[in-house]
Amino acid sequence: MSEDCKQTLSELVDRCRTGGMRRTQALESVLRLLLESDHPLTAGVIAESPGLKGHCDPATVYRLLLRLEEHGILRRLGLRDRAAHYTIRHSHTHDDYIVCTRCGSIEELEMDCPVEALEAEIAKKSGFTQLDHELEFFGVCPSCAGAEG
Amino acid sequence: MSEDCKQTLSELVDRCRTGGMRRTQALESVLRLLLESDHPLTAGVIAESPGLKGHCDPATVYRLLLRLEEHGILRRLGLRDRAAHYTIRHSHTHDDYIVCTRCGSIEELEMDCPVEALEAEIAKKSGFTQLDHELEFFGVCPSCAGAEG
DNA sequence: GTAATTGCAAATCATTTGCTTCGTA
DNA sequence: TACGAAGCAAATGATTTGCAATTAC
Repeated sequence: MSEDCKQTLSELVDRCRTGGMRRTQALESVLRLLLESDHPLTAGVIAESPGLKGHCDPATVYRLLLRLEEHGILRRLGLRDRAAHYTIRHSHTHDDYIVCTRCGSIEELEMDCPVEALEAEIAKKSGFTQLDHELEFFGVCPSCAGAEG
Repeated sequence: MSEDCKQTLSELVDRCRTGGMRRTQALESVLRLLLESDHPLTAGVIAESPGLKGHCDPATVYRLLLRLEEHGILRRLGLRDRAAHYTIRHSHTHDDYIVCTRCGSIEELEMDCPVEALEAEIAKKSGFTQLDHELEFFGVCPSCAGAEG
């Protein structure tokens, strides 16, 4: 893990601590895993990862993810999948994704989110508060398109 | 059900028939229900509806929804919920939604989707084909905000 | 020491599947 | 009549929960 990442990890753990959470092995492992991943991960994948598997009960992973989401550390995404996906919530902005409907691969989109600017307007029109949004693209990735024509 | 709705229902059934599906009671009930609803419905809700409950096995509803999605008649949405939501797929455009994170109410947004125009660009950049997308807003609805402050 | 956290097992919830029977084309 | 569709029950997969045993602070 990069120095930069370590830095962020300890910052995240500090935020958890401030929020009243305890510093446990599982907490650090889950956060490290999500920091190192370039796309959202499911609870199942996290629980099966080398860092957690065998050291931590799956139920603990689910509870941890839930708590981290409530504390605003993580963002939960649907991604049209039955299993929820989690990713670190960055304060400044959020990410949008493109998902392959054949192989399920997930890529983060490198673009300014085109919807960010609309939120205030939507909030005003709808009367909703604490607005947030999720934008995902679905399609067939080049590799899958090549494999099947 | 309005005349307009009946019209659309028979059109939809025709499209199903053309696609090789048979005209069954369950098919019509599911389509009618979705046509009359102003927001996406889950398989569970559909199976429990007066028109279907007791007349049709839940497994049939699941299979039917799956088939209808494959035939392009329905669109499946995640809506950050554990259960999948289904809505009629309109040819011309699609809808975006705003969901209350407290009470779960779902409203269709009355606006031109701001992302539609980006799809071609995203396709080009990413190399993905058959692009499609899902945009959802989440927040606290006026009623829930009022109830709790 | 105390409250937060974990492990383990059992319970739920949403969905899928196997297989036989039924009904539409 | 034949093949798609439905019914029923059992299997999956994801997640949640109860409760006693731990552990961080």
